[in-house]
Amino acid sequence: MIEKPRGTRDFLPEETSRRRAVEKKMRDTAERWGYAEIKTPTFEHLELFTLKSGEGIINEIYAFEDKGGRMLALRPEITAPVIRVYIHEMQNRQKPLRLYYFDNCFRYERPQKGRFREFWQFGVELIGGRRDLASFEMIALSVDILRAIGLDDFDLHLGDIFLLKRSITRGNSGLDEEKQRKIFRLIDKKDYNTLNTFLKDEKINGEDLFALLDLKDLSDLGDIEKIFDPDEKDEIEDIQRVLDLLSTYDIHPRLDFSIARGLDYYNGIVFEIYSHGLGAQKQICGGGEYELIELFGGKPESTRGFALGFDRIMEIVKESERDEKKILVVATEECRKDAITLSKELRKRFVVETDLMGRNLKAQLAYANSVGINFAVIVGRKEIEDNRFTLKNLASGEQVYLTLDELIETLGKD
RNA sequence: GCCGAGGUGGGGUAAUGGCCAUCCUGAAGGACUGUGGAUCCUUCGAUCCGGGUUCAAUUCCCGGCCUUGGCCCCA
Repeated sequence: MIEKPRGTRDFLPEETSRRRAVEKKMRDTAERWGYAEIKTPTFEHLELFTLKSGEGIINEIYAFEDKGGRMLALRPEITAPVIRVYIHEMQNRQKPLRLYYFDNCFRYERPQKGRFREFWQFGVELIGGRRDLASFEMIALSVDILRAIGLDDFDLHLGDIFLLKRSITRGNSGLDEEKQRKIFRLIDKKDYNTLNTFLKDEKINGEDLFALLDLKDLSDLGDIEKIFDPDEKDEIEDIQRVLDLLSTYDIHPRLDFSIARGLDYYNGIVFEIYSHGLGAQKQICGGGEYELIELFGGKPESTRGFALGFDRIMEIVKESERDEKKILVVATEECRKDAITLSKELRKRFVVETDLMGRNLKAQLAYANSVGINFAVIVGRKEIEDNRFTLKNLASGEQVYLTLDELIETLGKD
């Protein structure tokens, strides 16, 4: 027996149906905000991803050489491909550009709860837009999507990488990139003890940084101004405006300047959403403002986006299987052809099955019952002679004797 | 990459160094050739893979694969 590869999953019809239902709600919500779907290739040049995230990530990428000697990679994420497309084909479009995607991604990692080697991301990229308005829209849309699929129990954290960076560069001129990166990593891990020791050893002034990390609530906003006064007035006002706009959607993020999001190209407002009950992998959404376009050689443009971890969301989202009315046309042996003719008619409007097993009437009904068919339409000699059909409601057991038109009308109700 | 737990029919399980590997469920058929869910009967179907120990391994040992909880990482 050949097994499926490590970290991949098969989705049986029931689960696939659940996933589709949730996917559809996400798409509908994004589209209602004016976002249009974009599709990019499943594999790309490896360089696209190393350029964005550094050589170090090759270990966690499904990378391979093709027969022409090209280094390729199964996409580990979709932001970089979207930005690539933007630079090649959409730079001259009118802004803002509202794009969304839903596709599978691949990472060569140790699978665990909520983490697979093939996984799905629903994401959005917003290119252009004034910083405060655009950041508001990103956060509001991500929350709107989660609410649309019935999720309410999550924590939204809002941070600002620009202020975070400034808090350590302001009082420490000439701080090299490597140290800065190490500081960021410790912040992201919330390992403040090690951070404190490191700063002392390196004689780095961490006063502003720790003051910033201490801030938790909206009411602390005034304190930010004290820390940076008056240098970063614009950025602080942006945060204030974003929070104010978010209140129209009844969204009240927690300030959390420990969001470092690891990477250099983030700058400005960032956010993460965490859910409960997912063990170590509790983050279901991450996003913010980033500067990738220049890195890829395009004209600078304000950009931001977010990605939702679809598989993690499916672990916590409540059942939402849609229930379409299903019909089995049940026939006696001599009337099978008539049953098929009737099915052809009914399929114009309904989900209709016919017996393929050569079962007798009783067994056909037993089958219908066990697979959750809602209605049986019985076709036998009597029906053909009368030019009528027997409609049986399998839930109630009620039976009625109807003409074709009446049958369609009855089935079409509710 | 590291630490821990685990792997028996399609799903859920029991047991065992040797005898037809247990039970539930499921599926197919029948009792019942124009009416489902109940009951009874028949049938189908499993010890993850490889090596070792042994007269004999599903059982004990080693390795691999996969799953799972966590660490690292997390674009």
